[in-house]
Amino acid sequence: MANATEDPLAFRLFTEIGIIDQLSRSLLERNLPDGLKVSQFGVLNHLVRLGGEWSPLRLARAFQVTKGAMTNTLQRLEKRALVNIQDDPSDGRAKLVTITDAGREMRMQCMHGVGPLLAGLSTEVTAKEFSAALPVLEKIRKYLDSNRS
Amino acid sequence: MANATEDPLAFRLFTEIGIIDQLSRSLLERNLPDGLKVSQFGVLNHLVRLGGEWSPLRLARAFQVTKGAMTNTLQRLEKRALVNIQDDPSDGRAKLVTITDAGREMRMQCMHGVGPLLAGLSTEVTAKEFSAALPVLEKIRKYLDSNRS
DNA sequence: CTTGAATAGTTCAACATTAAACTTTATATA
DNA sequence: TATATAAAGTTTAATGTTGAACTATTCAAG
Repeated sequence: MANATEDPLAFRLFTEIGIIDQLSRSLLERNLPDGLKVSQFGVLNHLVRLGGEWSPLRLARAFQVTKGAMTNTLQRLEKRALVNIQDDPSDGRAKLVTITDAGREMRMQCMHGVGPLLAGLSTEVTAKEFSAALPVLEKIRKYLDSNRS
Repeated sequence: MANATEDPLAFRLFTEIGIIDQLSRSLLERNLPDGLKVSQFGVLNHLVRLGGEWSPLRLARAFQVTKGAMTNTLQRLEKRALVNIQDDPSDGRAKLVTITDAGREMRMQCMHGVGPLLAGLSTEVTAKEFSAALPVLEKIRKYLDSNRS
């Protein structure tokens, strides 16, 4: 939206968030290697950062996405051998997802592609400013998450 | 993502933004009357707030979506008689979009549906906090917008 | 045990968005 | 004026997401 100083603060904030999400996703995606999608990179990054075995459902919840969407993402990652999917030995309904060495390597390449973008941004927006915004966003996210009805 | 305090600030911020965008859109959409989509409500709200005649291209740019997406949204709004689309008399290539009385009425209903959500949020997050986050988000949005490459 | 409800995951149709090709009209340059 | 280039809008195919239906498995209550 253009100029909207007469809108409620919350409304303006959601508008900004919507635009930032759209711009950052498309910018990121264009700098990702080999046609990798943001959703796929997200999963790789998640598995590298937090490590261990994750069920598709846990991943879906972590990314606030439906089970079907996560099935799709994981199938594409598995086709590229970037993740490993096996049956959960302790629960016949569940599966366990782990990242492969190729997945780790791909995630590294992604980070290299993203680096310059973050660097450019950090010359414009200071760490102090990020720190001012983050707690508010976390609060909003938690409120929305608990009111998902 | 779950807990990621070891990530760069910018990264965490984009993660929060992505989740907030997803949660707020689906929450909003479920409280919109008659199956209206967020994109459609956005256009109605925009036309009410800023008034006047808008070309599809200007609207597309205001919402950071492609021309094709805006064509789709406007066609659906026009089918419901919520907007009026006419040829621009001063430019044979262009069109002019205005909101109808039915559109204004529909937007009012949307606002009534959204009101309780915003009210609930404002008991959790103060105006002061919103005001702390907004300028940072605007700065980030402007940076991304100017680096759309 | 047996049975009924809940859970994990997949599949499918509907839909919004994107990118690219295309049509039509403006505009600038020669 | 003629021609080439740019711009506004539409259309199309491809894609990712959702929500609902569905299968298979687990868990709990009797």
